[in-house]
Amino acid sequence: MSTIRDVAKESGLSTGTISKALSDPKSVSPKSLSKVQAAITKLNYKPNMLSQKFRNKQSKTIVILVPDIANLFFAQVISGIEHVVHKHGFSVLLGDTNGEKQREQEYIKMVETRLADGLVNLCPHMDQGSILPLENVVAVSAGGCENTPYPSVRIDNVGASEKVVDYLISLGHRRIGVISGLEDNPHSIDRLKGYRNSIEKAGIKFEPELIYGGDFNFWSGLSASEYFYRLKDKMPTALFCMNDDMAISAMKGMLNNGLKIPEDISITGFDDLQVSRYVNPALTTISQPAQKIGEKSAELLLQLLEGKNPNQTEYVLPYDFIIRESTSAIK
Amino acid sequence: MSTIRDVAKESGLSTGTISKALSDPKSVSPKSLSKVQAAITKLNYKPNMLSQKFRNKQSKTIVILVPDIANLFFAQVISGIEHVVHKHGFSVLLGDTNGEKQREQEYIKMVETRLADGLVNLCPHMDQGSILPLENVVAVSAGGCENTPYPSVRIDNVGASEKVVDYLISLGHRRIGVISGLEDNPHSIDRLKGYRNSIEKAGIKFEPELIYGGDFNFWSGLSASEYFYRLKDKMPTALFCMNDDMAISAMKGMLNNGLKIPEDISITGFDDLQVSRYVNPALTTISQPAQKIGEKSAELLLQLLEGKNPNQTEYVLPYDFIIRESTSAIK
DNA sequence: CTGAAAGCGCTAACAT
DNA sequence: ATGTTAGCGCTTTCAG
Repeated sequence: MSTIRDVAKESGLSTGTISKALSDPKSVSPKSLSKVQAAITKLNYKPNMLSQKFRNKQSKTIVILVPDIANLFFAQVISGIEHVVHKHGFSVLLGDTNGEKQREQEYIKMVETRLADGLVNLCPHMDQGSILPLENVVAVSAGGCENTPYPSVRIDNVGASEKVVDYLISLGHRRIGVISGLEDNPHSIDRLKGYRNSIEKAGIKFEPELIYGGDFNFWSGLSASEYFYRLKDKMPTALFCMNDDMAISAMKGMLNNGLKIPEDISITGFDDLQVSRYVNPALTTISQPAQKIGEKSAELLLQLLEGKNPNQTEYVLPYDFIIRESTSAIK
Repeated sequence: MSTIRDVAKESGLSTGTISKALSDPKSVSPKSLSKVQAAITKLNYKPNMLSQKFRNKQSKTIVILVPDIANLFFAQVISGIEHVVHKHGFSVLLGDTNGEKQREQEYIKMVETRLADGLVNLCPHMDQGSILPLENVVAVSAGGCENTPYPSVRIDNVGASEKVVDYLISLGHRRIGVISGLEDNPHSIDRLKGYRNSIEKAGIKFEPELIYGGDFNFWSGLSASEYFYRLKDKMPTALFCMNDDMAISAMKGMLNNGLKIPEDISITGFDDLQVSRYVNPALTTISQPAQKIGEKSAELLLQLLEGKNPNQTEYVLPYDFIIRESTSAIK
């Protein structure tokens, strides 16, 4: 492997000149420049970026902390982040935490140890047990929840949930079940808050038996639908699901039990996965601008990294409420 | 930011000892060790990994080249890779190529410039226009196609496709449409080969009008279904779709046109996304062991990186053919 | 415009 | 067991 010194020797110039030729070509005479070119091609020289980054004290890398990369919503956010940081010459290190606190630690350590300059966190902030914010690590939260104690970009989960339930109520539903995410997950908390706001406004009593504790994964939608189906005459006429995965599988569960959607039960989701408009019936849901959330959070992080003080540190992006075929007025 | 030298000074030891204490604690006396500990905590010392990697000439990082991270299949493969390399102390750099050759180049350059030690490529190998294999960059292909000219792990796309179409034929179908991926995509080519093998065996004539050129995305399933629907009495009785996304949206398209699945038309997919068992009707499809493909390819790469010669360089993993509700015998 | 030389933070001989 | 020192490949003053 040839180094800059080899190129210097080969071209009869000094390492300093080679370095300049590479970083600022017009500060070097054309004649030297072509010599450098020739030497580089001859030796097939590739700069050692590890050395460069070390020397420059900048890794030009960020890490993305993500609970589970094989979740479409997160994957879309990541895609958004990747695209903007890449334009700025940054790379992204993937930090799949698998929900484990320890792995989260390890990835955060990457920025403490200079392997990355900053971090965007897709895991929603937990009140207790959250490590961030941390001195010396610049971080932003993407797609998180209310009251995240460091810069964040997200949608208004409470408001969105409220809107969905309002709509269900406007359709005449009074008995509205919920398929929740994990109980202590901030998204679950925010979205449940929206649900409660809405039914309260309508004078509907909150009934714990209408809340099924899921975990945001497909299978829990299925078991939730079993649970609700067994409620028989006390079965809700509508189901507010805290994400599309659970909504889609809940539909399947109800269908398997011979119910019709939306005739027998209305179902709503949250996220608007690409697939949600193609399922049958197409899902009524909240569309989170996942890609946009990623892009905005990346821009924010980049600003922070440049030492600029962004005028805002909490971006609440607009969402869409998309009414499709899985909801209808009560019979 | 404190350096190893500060720790040395603070503890009254030398940098060499600190270094050893960190990398091989038992080669240092307990007394010194505790001094080192004390100094580290006092100064809140964090080693500069950039320096370490530079010095050690190893980045302990791999890059994953992926056409589109917001595609569930790829996301699952990535998840598999991440988990195994992480266990070995490696990090992963995400290389979302967005299908652009130039970006692919840039990411490959990362290993040439020492930013990464190796690479796993999720973009299937193209005969022409493929840059890999490259001298000096150790790479493995994951989830690719036949005849990839460097180590690879994948399933037998041709055989799997053949199996699906065989099944359709066994159900009495003779007019079997195809929703293909991009024409020059290796997966399209392999899977079409399987289709042709199968119908040929059955003595069915190949009819170009039964092949619709999609692009692996949802919307093309929809437009494909329009195309086939307009064939009227020449409409196929079954549709072999080259991935689940297109199959799911093709189902939606047919449903929208008032057809029943599988009664009026059978539909099959490829990939077995998590969602595919929850759509209605549940999709008959090929299950690629995405996570496993990721894991195996990571292990392979790690071996290569250690200079070991793996006894195999082409792993063809088993797939499952999963018969669900979207297919039935012809009326 | 170009060259010489110092030094980034760490590790690995080598010496003690 | 510990200290000393050279040097990884690059950039950046500072002189010329």
